[in-house]
Amino acid sequence: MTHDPIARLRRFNRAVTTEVGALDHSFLGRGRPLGAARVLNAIGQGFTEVSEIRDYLGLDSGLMSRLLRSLEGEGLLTTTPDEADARRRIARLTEAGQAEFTAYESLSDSRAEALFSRHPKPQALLAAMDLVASVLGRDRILITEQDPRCQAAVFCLGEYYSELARRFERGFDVSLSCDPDAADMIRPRGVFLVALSDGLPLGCVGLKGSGASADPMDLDQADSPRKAEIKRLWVSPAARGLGLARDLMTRVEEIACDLGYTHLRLDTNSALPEAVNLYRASGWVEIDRFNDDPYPDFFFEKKIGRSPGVS
Amino acid sequence: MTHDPIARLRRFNRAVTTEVGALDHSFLGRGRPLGAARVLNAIGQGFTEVSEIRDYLGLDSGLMSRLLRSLEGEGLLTTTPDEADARRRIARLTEAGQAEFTAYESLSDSRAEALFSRHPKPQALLAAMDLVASVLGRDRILITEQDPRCQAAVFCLGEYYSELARRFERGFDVSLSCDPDAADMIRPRGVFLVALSDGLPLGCVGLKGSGASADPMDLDQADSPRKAEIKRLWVSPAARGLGLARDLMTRVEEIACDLGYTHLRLDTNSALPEAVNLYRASGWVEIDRFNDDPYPDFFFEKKIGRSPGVS
DNA sequence: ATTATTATCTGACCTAAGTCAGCGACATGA
DNA sequence: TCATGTCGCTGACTTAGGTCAGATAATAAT
Repeated sequence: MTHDPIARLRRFNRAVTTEVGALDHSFLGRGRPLGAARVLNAIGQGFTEVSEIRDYLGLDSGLMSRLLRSLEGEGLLTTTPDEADARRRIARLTEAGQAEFTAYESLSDSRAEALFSRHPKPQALLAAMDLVASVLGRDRILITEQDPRCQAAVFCLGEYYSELARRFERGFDVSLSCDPDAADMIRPRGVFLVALSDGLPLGCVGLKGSGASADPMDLDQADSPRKAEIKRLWVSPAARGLGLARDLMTRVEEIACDLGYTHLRLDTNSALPEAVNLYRASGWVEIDRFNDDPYPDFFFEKKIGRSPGVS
Repeated sequence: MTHDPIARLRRFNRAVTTEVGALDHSFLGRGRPLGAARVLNAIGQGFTEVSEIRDYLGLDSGLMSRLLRSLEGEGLLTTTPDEADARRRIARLTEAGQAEFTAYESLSDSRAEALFSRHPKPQALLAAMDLVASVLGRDRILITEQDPRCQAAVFCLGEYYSELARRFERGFDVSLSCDPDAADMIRPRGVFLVALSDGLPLGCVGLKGSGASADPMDLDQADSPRKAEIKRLWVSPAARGLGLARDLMTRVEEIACDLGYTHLRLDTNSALPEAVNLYRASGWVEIDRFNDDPYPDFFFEKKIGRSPGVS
């Protein structure tokens, strides 16, 4: 059934190296060395401080200085001292520079279109690329705090709901479920985490504060356990098996602890066995039903914080 | 359902560029510039003629010469004039060179293992990589003539049979079907084509000569139509939709023509609609059953050659 | 046999990329 | 205010990679 995996990986590397080489060459297509094109691109993306760009591209300060000078000589950008700290310099694209940047962008867009147009199932190709990119880029996945109403969060939640609709025999309708209020998943009451891989959302999890305020100021006077709920744990199919769900849970539990919560609860469904196994494996204990949401059939709790012995 | 495809492609490019960069760096890890390492690698892979290597790596003749000299200076290879054509030079690894080559290989193998080990479904990852590599490497797919008993051919046929077993309701058992004799698919009676992408077999097709000899010498005295059969057209799932089947058919028909055949026939099955559509779209005409093989239920013929009007 | 072609080699040259030490302007904490 | 550190700039240098015009020798074509 299988051919040698190593040979297949080599073939992949070769195909991709050639493509990347062609990509580099297309950068050169506008008569500018790669380094200068990369700097132009970074500034076009929104980087402004010289030291940030240097960091992002991994360039030596001397080299960076020369590249900036050459672009400045072409009239593509201007540099001005930072107002707050006159040692730092701010680089901004001129109109010509902006035009040049968009020229590069449209060049790369048309490459992308050409690639997709030569395949009968662009969706399948994209899914395969997502999978590969997730594995290769595992170490560069960032877990960020986001407003649950922002674009990335809404994207994740949409994917989450449509996955539930596929998995549950009876389907899934958000309006029938307890949809947490966005304000409950924003500090200081809660938090909403999104895992980003080079800007693409790959997973999320929410911490929903209970009705009562969870202001950290209350920490000292806390006699009764402070309760919060974990909601909306989702990982993109492309990124499954990389331990991302565990990372999300670890982070959200840490934040819950910082926010002063001691008791966490969550509801889930036996149609999501990966999630159930993860909860079981990471210290969650099954408890009785604690709400009347029609969808969940599994309920868990976990006590967190520095003194987990207190019941 | 979808996020911006361009953003996803960018993410893929970024992930892959980083990986390729790391790969380049791992090449550099043995204190040798990338160019020299690539030459060493090419020779280790089996390339011997200098001009072939230059072609394969896309190097200038002057640069190539210098790289060879530097590797020779390190004692990693020797060059000798080609016996048949003393202008050409043959490069061969010394023992030290062979050792160095295997060191690079095991370095890249361990990278591969690390990559696969961090994913729970290496098969799915490999399939995704195959798909991406096939699309990116479409232009580098070579259609080669092979002995139908060679490793690549046997691999293709195995995949072909197991695909038939999946597709046919009653399954598929080669021993019940007319399995063509290998000798019938070798020149001058026939041919067997394998499509290779950087060494990985992605598709095949056979031309099976009829019982009577099809020696080109008979061309002039040919009164009766010379018949041959197309067999075993298969394309890897990773490479479907790229027009590879059409390329294979075009090539095999050309070769059939060169071998002096004027009438081609084939049998197929309605469970393989892509194939049936391809035949219909490229000039094949449905005919009556011409054998008693239990599996096919569709039969086609096509007249080829410079004078297709003769019936 | 003469001519054209091909494969490789050599020397001269170029660019991109990167490293390093030191300089000047500025910022900051004691 | 003064020592110390930071940021960006400059000049000098190195390496890798690549181009180009012959030179040389062998081969193929006429």
